[in-house]
Amino acid sequence: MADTSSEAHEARGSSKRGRPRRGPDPERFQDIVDAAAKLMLDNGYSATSIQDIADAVGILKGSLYHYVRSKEDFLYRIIKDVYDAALEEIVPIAKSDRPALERLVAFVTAHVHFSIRHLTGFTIQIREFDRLSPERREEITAGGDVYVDALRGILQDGQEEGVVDRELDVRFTTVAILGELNYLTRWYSPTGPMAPDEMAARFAGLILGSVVSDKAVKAAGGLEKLRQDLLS
Amino acid sequence: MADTSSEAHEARGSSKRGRPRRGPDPERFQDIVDAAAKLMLDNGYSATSIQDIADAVGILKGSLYHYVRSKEDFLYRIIKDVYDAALEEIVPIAKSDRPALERLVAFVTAHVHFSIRHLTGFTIQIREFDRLSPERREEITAGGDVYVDALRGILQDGQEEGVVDRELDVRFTTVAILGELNYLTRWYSPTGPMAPDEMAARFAGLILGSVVSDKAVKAAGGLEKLRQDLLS
Amino acid sequence: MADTSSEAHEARGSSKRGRPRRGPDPERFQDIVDAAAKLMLDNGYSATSIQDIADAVGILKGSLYHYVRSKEDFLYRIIKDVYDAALEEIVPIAKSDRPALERLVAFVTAHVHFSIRHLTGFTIQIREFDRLSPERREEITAGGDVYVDALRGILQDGQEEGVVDRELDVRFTTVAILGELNYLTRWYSPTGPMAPDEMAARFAGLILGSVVSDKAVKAAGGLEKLRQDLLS
Amino acid sequence: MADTSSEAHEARGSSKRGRPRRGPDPERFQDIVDAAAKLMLDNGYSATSIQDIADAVGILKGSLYHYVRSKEDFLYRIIKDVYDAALEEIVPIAKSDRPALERLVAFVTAHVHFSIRHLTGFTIQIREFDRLSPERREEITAGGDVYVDALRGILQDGQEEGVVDRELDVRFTTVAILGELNYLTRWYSPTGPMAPDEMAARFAGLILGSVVSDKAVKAAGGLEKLRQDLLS
DNA sequence: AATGAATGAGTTTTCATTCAT
DNA sequence: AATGAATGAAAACTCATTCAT
Repeated sequence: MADTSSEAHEARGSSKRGRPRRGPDPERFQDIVDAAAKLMLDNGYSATSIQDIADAVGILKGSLYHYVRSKEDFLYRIIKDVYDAALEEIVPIAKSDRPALERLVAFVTAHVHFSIRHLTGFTIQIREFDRLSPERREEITAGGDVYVDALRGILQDGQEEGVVDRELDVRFTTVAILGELNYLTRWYSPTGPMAPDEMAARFAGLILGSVVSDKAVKAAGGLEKLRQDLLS
Repeated sequence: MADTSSEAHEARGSSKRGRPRRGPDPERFQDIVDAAAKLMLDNGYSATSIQDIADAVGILKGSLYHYVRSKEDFLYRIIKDVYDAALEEIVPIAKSDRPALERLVAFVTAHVHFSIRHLTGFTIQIREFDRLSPERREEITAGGDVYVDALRGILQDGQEEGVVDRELDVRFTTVAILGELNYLTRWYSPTGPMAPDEMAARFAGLILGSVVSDKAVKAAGGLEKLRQDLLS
Repeated sequence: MADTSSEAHEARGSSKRGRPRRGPDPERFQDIVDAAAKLMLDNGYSATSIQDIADAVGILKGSLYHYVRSKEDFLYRIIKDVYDAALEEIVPIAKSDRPALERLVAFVTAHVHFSIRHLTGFTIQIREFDRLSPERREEITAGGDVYVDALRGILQDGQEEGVVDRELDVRFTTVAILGELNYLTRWYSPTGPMAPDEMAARFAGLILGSVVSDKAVKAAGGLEKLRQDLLS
Repeated sequence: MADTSSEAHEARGSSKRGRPRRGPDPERFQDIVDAAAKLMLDNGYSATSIQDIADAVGILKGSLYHYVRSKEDFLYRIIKDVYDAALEEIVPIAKSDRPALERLVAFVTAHVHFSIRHLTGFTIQIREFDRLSPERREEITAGGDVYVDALRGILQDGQEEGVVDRELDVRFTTVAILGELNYLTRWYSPTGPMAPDEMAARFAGLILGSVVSDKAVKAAGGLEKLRQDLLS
């Protein structure tokens, strides 16, 4: 439930009452947030000033406080949006009732595509989450760390199904895999040589190899076969 | 050759002949750098002020300029030291003449141990490298990205030996693996439940599974066997 | 064309169409610049702090950066204004088509009156020009040193007319005369005993004596006569 | 009268008692003062730091306080030396018993040569005198402004002799001439095209023309003749 | 919705000076 | 004579924020 419209000054007559819209124009606000996100992506949150953001959108810095109550609000909005979108897009995939390895591939694929599609916000989320106030951090991760939970669930199910190596430490493997995926934000460039589809498949291939059980490998007739089967 | 002692204020003016013109006490400087590193680890480079550092070592902020010409010098010193140490410790391992998979395991193991032993500096290097000036970034990475080169070399050799899957895109796999390893800086805690040795072995296990060829798996009698063989 | 109104913070970002994006109030800015000039006149540029200026106008030092991007901007503005005004007031006089000695007297008179009327700015220009950045120095003197060129032109014309001593080294004489005039900024006081008109006449008298040819002296019937003729 | 040796820490056993010399080496001190003077010439007193001076002589800034008690001491020493030297070299010339115009030429010539020979110190004296503390300013100019007094005396004598225009305001003319001469410090370069001798003669020629009486001109048979007579 | 002036607390950096060794 | 550590005050500049218009 990406709640993109409810931000921006909860005070002021909201549109609920049907009166002609009051308060900041949400589209304009989104433009400003996008500009802020771009700057924070390039220079980091601390090194991005309110002045920078105002310059980027062509208004005076004082005017930004029509849309926002503090600089942190920008960060919150950026992170919240991307987090909510991820909840919506990725978590359901991990919770389907298909076999674990299929869900693993689907999860990795969705994650990679999501990261690339929301590259700016996703990168900021990963890099600057700690700059949020404790309250907001808490609020966002209220439901637990959903990525971690989702992936861990898949791996556990896989162990029960016998397709994931039972020697694995699931907790550890989960963070290792998520690290591998998230680190994409450090090196990915949209102008790079590899298409998102291929990249997702290659990630899935590596990760499959990392976790599959001997039994699953044999059943498929080798690792290559297993990859072919699952990466269609 | 980590040249950790030659930092700290090139002597000003001419240093006539062999008189002992020592410059700032290197041990004191190292203490200050360590304090700075701790703060930057906790709060990030931008959010760490010269005042914070001065407070941490118990002197006035102006006095820090006895050791350093700018705040960036601290960051440079922290990163340069850890970078040089890594060059010394890790790169040679990648260049030995043992079989590729052994070198892969050795590289991963060394990398994990190094990351943990130099956790503060290594984390800062990864997180704040871009805050360095372009000139210093260039200077540090003058010899190319040595981690990347080292790991890529191992994978390429492995493909030639037939023990690494020939379908792998080596370039991609290299950054994926390094991401997996480097992301440790985001979640590792020395008080966590897993000992460094085990962690290194588990990383190596995951990575082996990601890259081995079917042929190598069969030769070893399955993935589990192969892991056992290589992880002593 | 003294473009005194276009200073003060080029508007940031885009100024969409014809909306009145005014930037800082030019009159307020001028007041601040005047206060800064007064301080720099008394204490010199280097010894005048942003704090001093802020105190003089009764705001906080940080607030000055609403009008200016650096302390040097104040100096630039002061010097640029007086330089432009001089261009407008003095140079045309040197370029009229009257006889050379008349133009010489007119130039000297105009210069003296100008110096006195713009005493603060003119003094700062002379004393602190070198504190400007190379780029700004260059920008201001882009059209050559107009005072020097103007006076040299008069002397050369005078030599051709035969009213200025042909033995004179025009280049040298030009700087000598300008030095004599500019040095006024070192000793002139508005509360002194001599009125600007008299001072201008006396300067002109001295300078005439310095440069006239024997021929011109004889034609006028002596130096005193010549001075009387030209200083009306 | 140039009391160049009595500076540098009046405390400490002076050489008066015949004991092996104690206290700072005066030659070394002079080298340091020279270095300081060069820097202040280039960058101005305020913009020259103790650090700059220390760098220039290759010692640490703290060590300068062996020679000096404050930064102002450097300025004082530079100005005092040049002032004393001027007293010794120039004043006697103005006080000889030769005819006024000869003394005028001699004064101007001596002044120009002096300015050039002591260019650094003389320039600093003119430009930075006001940076000295009131006490030191007073101390230096205790005997009145000797240049002014000397030149004014010459002009007054000339008026009495009838060789200097009686219409002149002597006070004004004195500062005007001194301005003309002193401004040399603003444009003179030792690598310029004109030799000091010629420059002195040309200055004297201009100044003669400025002040001579009609009577003296006629007696000499014209300005040119008069100049030739006096400039040998 | 936005401006433009200002605040107040902060930032990094500079600098003259002191002093134990 | 000189070092090297440190001081303490001030410098220029930044920046998030407020607010009357």
